[in-house]
Amino acid sequence: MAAQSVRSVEQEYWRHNDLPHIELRSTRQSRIGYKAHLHQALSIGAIEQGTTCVNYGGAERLAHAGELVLIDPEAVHSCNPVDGHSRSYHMLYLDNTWCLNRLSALFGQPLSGFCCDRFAIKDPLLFTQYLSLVELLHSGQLNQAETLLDGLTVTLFSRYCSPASSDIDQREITHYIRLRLLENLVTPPSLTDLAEELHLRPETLIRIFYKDVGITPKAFINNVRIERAKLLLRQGESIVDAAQQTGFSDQSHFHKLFVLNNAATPRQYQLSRSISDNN
DNA sequence: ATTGGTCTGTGCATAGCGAC
DNA sequence: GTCGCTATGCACAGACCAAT
Repeated sequence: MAAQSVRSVEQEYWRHNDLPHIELRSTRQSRIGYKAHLHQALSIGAIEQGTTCVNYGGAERLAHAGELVLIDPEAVHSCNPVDGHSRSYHMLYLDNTWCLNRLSALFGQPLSGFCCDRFAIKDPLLFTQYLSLVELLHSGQLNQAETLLDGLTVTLFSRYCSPASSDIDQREITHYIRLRLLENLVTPPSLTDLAEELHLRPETLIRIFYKDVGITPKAFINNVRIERAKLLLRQGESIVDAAQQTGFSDQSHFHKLFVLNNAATPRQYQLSRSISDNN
């Protein structure tokens, strides 16, 4: 089977200034895989055709056509084709703060975090609602889309989500490393610096971080940089500027990492802006 | 302008082992 | 089970260039 290039994949991102808490990605007939990555948003996927293999929560899971998939915010995961076969899917990314506000209202208490109890959901009614939502977004019927999204998330949140501390199970060391890395994306402290600050060996530091987060500190900082760069691209920054402002001194290297994390080029991601924004 | 290939030096990730 | 030490392979950063 011939390798498929990222640029040849039929896919688009949907965004709109009136619904800033939503980003939708629709991908058709793709055999492109992802490396382990995370999103700050809640990810809700819908497999339209084929099967996808998701590495999530330390296990490999299969998601089949007709199923919805829930991935917690900031949870490390990767989605890859099975035996090189293509799959078509939508991914709905919902802003974490927006989700927390909705969940807080639903549970009647202010929440600082939440987690999803289920990974794959086979519910034909919910799946149909999800596809209707995609249709409404693509056709620009935003009011109806928002109403449908409200209903859909109330069902999903009440059935499949639970309140949780945002720092659940995270040791102080991991928390400290995250803060230090996020303090300065452009010139983050080296592993050696962090290890010295914590009076640990660098390997110990990596082990602790990997155990808690699921990726290494280096992979984590690159993920955050890519997420930040996506924000800048959405705001209309050039690819070169987005790369520089997020700490990538080489635009070529930024491009490669972006493709590995998103299965789309920065250009593809940015161009989708014209489809949806401000029109 | 964008995308992506190659090359080199460096830092990181990982595995294996032993000590506690 | 956790941690420290060592060796080793790999990924990355950065530079440069070519193709589109």
